[in-house]
Amino acid sequence: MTTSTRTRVLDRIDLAILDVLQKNGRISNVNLAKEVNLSPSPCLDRVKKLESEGYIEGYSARLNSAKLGQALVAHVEITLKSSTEAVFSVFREHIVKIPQVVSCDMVAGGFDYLVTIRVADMVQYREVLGKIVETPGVSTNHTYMVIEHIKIDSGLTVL
Amino acid sequence: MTTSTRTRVLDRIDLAILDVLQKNGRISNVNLAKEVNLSPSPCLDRVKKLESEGYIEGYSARLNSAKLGQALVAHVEITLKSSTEAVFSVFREHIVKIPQVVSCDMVAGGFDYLVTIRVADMVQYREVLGKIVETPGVSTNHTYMVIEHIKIDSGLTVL
DNA sequence: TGTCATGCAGCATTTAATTCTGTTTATGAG
DNA sequence: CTCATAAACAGAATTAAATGCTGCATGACA
Repeated sequence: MTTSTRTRVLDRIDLAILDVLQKNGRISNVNLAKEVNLSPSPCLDRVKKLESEGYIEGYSARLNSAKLGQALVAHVEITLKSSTEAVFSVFREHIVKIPQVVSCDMVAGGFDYLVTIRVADMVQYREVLGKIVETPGVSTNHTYMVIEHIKIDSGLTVL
Repeated sequence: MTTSTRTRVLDRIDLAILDVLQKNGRISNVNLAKEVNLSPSPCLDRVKKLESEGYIEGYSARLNSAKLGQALVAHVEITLKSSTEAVFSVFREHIVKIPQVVSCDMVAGGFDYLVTIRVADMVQYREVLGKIVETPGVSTNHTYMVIEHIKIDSGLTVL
């Protein structure tokens, strides 16, 4: 059993807590308690439990990437030279060390990995792409530059 | 000038605050102040300012999607029947209403949109894909199922 | 029906957030 | 070079929240 296994049934109040905290991670416990119709102490107990059980992995400030000079996003499809675990392993180790890599998924289909990167400009894009393609085992790559973000919503539909 | 325009130069302390809050969005102001070597009051002033100026867009709890029964992620490439603004507009309006759509980017290259969806299982995948391909103007689609998440890190490299 | 476990509210204590005041520091004008 | 001004800071005081504790209510189960 891994940590990702659902270990108990969350009730309506737990789900409401998750929903509120997902939308407003910095709400005070007093106000969170009001939102879910509970007094502060059992509310805090539940939050602590959801944290310790791994339903809540942490809290983050959402930063405005454009204002911070990281406006360029690109999706890069990567194909490796062979589909052996050794090659995958090397690729994984290299890719996670590149800070501009936002996400990297192994996929089933016409290529092996879909890598999303966020950079300041084309100069930096070239640098990062260079790092990626120089990774041992990489065969081919194809970039799709993002022209417009229609939706970014990492929130889960919890209710 | 849009809200995404950088309107002032952030100093080292501001960037440090953003970096800390991105990693730990629920840290107390007292501890945040210690992290960035400031006393609580000017630290709080800076955080409020970063929020009101839009550098910080909000705070979120990071939820464990697997434990919450949303373990299946797929990337779907969408091509529209024509590249007119009218068709794009209809597509955008439909896609943002589907809660399982995590992100949707218009891209430059071989197709028009890259849509990422998160669902509980294959049954739900079919439902969501159905909604997407029934959107007026959609011509072709191709799905890449995610086999393994190597990295998910929406964090910006701020320092 | 009695006992136990669970979850809750309310209160008390500790800790943090917030506001206010005075001081330092950087900046620019005379 | 000196004074005026504004910005940013530290520290104290006040307000609010987090946290821990106690007892009550509810439901499960023997």
